[in-house]
Amino acid sequence: MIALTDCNNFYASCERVFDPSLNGKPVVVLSNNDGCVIARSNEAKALGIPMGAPVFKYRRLIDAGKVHVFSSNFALYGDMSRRVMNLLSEHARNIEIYSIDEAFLDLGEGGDLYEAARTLREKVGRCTGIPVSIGIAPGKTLAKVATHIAKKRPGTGGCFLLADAEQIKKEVENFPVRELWGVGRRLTVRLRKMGIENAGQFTALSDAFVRREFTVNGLRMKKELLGGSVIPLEPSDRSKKSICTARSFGEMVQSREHLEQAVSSHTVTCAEKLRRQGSLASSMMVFIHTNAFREDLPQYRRNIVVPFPATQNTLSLVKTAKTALGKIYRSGYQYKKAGVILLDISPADRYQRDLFREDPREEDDMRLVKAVDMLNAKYGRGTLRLGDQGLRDKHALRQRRRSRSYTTQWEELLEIGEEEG
DNA sequence: TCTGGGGTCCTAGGACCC
DNA sequence: TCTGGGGTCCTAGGACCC
Repeated sequence: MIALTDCNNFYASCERVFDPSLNGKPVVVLSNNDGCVIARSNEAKALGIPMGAPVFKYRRLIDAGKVHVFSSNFALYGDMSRRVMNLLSEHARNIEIYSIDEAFLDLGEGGDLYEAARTLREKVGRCTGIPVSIGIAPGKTLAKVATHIAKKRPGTGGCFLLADAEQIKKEVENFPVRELWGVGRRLTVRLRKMGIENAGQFTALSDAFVRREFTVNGLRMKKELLGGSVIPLEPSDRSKKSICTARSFGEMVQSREHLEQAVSSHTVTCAEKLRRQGSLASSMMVFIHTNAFREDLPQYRRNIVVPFPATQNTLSLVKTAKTALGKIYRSGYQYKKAGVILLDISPADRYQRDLFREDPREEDDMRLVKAVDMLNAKYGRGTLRLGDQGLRDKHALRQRRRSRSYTTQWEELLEIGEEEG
């Protein structure tokens, strides 16, 4: 049996852990640059603030509803996630960390699984302050369904066991197809045109039809909805096949120099991630674009992919990225976003060297890069930076309402005054 | 005025191999 | 008029996830 553990309103819940006066009040967390709403407490959802809503469009509602607003604080959320995942791993035979706030657990067969889930939920709540919902079922797709029920249906106590055949059939029949794991906007529309609104109707379609219309993914989904388990648990430590760093600018950017600094910084970040997972990349994509929402302004968007001998060397990667940017940059536009994606990633320990094209500087470069990594690890990210990145972060994010990094910075620890006990 | 960031997988079609 | 069979690799585009 597989359990899916999902943290409730995760980012909003993280903020509440360190300010319990927010309990019972509407809380939202914003995306980078304080642009969109990316997490909402139940109270904020009840006010009618949608997921992904641009803040300025809901300004009135937010002000009127006395909503507590936070800029995103990923240092905090990442660390809280790590704590939750550590606890979960202690109570499962195997765990797949599926996202920052979700994990699939292999619970094995025996015992009272519902009770086990209740105990685990209570423990995570007590040790981390994060409320979670747990759904248990024979496969991942039904575990997702079970978690959905655990979260929405009153009286479940935050846990739901979907095990016997009759019960599975009944729940699947009533489950809206658009809420299924693997069904997005497009599929919802296509299914509706076929008259399919709930998961039961979907499972009634023939295998051949499902395969033809919805590919192997659709077929896997059907089998899992019927109680099978065909989507295996993946190891959580799989290395990434692509590594991306991209940001919107707080204010639009025109100059090539400024874009170069942003692209250089993103490349440095990508290269750090690349080395951390012990990989090499042998191509990269650099992309820039203007603000598509500003229909009154001239639009430009372009990307370029460049191949190169496999490396994890920041210096050569930045050089490549700057050359690539030069090929796609056009003056006269107001740019909103720039990004870098490392591609064709392979393990560093299986690197096949090129007999005829060895870069003599590579070895020296790597010694330097590793020394920089060490110093940045010891004294904090960005302590040592490349000149290419610019002296100051001119493209700094807008983050007006960020909470403190309570768990990852000594200077930002939570202080508890005497009057509060 | 103001609209996020980071990923994975599948398919179709073209180029190429013998 | 009529032109084989079997395969791999790559890419772009589309769809999905959180």
